[in-house]
Amino acid sequence: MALSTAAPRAFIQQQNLVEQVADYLTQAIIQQHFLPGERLSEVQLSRDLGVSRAPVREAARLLESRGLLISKPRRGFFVRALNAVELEDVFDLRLCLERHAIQRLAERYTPEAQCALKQQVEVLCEAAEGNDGTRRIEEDLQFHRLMLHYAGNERLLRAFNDLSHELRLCITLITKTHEAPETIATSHFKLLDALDSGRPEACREAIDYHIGVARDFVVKGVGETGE
Amino acid sequence: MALSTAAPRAFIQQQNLVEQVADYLTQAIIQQHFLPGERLSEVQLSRDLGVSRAPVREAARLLESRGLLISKPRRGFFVRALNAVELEDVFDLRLCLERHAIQRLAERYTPEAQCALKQQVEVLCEAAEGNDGTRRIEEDLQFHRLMLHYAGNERLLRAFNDLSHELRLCITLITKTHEAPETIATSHFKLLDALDSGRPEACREAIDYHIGVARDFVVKGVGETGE
DNA sequence: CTTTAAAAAACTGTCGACAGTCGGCAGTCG
DNA sequence: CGACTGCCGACTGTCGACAGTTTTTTAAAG
Repeated sequence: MALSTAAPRAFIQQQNLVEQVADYLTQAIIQQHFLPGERLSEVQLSRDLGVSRAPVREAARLLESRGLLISKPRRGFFVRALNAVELEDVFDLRLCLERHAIQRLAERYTPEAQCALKQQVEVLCEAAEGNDGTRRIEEDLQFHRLMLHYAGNERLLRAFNDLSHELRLCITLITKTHEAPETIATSHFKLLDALDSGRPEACREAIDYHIGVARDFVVKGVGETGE
Repeated sequence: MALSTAAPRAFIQQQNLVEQVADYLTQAIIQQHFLPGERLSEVQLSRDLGVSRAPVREAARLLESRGLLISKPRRGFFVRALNAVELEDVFDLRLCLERHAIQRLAERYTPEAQCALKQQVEVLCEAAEGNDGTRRIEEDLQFHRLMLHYAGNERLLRAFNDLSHELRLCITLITKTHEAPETIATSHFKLLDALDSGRPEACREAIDYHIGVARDFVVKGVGETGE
């Protein structure tokens, strides 16, 4: 239920303007149409999107709460620019959440969860072969959302979803480089193996390794492309 | 830095209406002036507060992102009502965050942090003697915020702050009962002792115990007062 | 007296407009 | 030639209003 962040609309174009604007802004930001630190003009956005400023303002507040924008009073909204230490903090929090989640999941690992996760890794691997970087990221995030979901704490999942917007922000910094498909595959299969083993230490090791790899990848990428 | 919620303005009473309304709503909710599940009318609120609906709407979106309100499209905003499992989830996430934080803190436990925490426990104990329930809660939260702060991950602190609004919501459910001052004192001193010992396992045990007590207290309180 | 349906009231979503404020630019003074 | 001051444009914060929808009230039928 709470899993479908990638909304199943498309058909019914009857969604709040606020959410539509929020989606547009989110996409525009993670696709670098707006650069980090750039200022967003309310009037120009409302002109471009053909809506009034009220929905734009409310959407901006939404993105602010998600950490994609920051507001300076009387100045407007700016695209969030993550520095090195904030980036470390994001991955440290991710580690915190996922360590907890995988422990909880190990305690209640059902065949259903096992099946769903395995299936999602397949999907992810398939996506990793392709060229669509956005889809690869989304399928990756979806795997982790599934993990959090089956851990049985919806609030934990929400915390991860909040964080995931910032994770996307991190990843946009390094769109140039590509993680090798086999790296992604093995990294996720290790998680499944650890869960299958049923040993909490193994799960912890696997998730530590997994997130460590992702963090190093981003940190390295940022170092190369130069902030 | 991120600790000073009470910003250095004070002179110029120039604060966004949005924030003023948000503060008002927050207070009104945790003081049970609006009951859980109750619907908030935008027009009535704007009438009562003497402002237009725009700031009210933006403030409501803010509180929604903090988990104090939920919005139903075309229906409006409702005060969040936590059920038993959501309540469990909140405390489980709190455990997740604080376990991680106290580990990080143990790795970098400076005399400055030690001093600040000790001082805050003193303040908390003093507050626990008094009758002001709200202040006791705020001083308690402030202690934990300090812990998270000195853990050195501002993003982790933000996650806790997000959660803290829901914690207040939990606690409002049980305003009737009071935790004994000595219980609060010993519970926090155990945390300090564990940190002083420098042993990670001791820290983990202490935080598990601490949050377990708080959770049981709330769960028990909710069970008694019904809902 | 209960149930259904239609009309009215109230409310949300959205819009355009006005006022106060901020940043930049030109003109002026030292 | 450089620093200060006042003006100008652009923008944010806030407001009142309109349209469509939901809820409530009212009325009629069974």
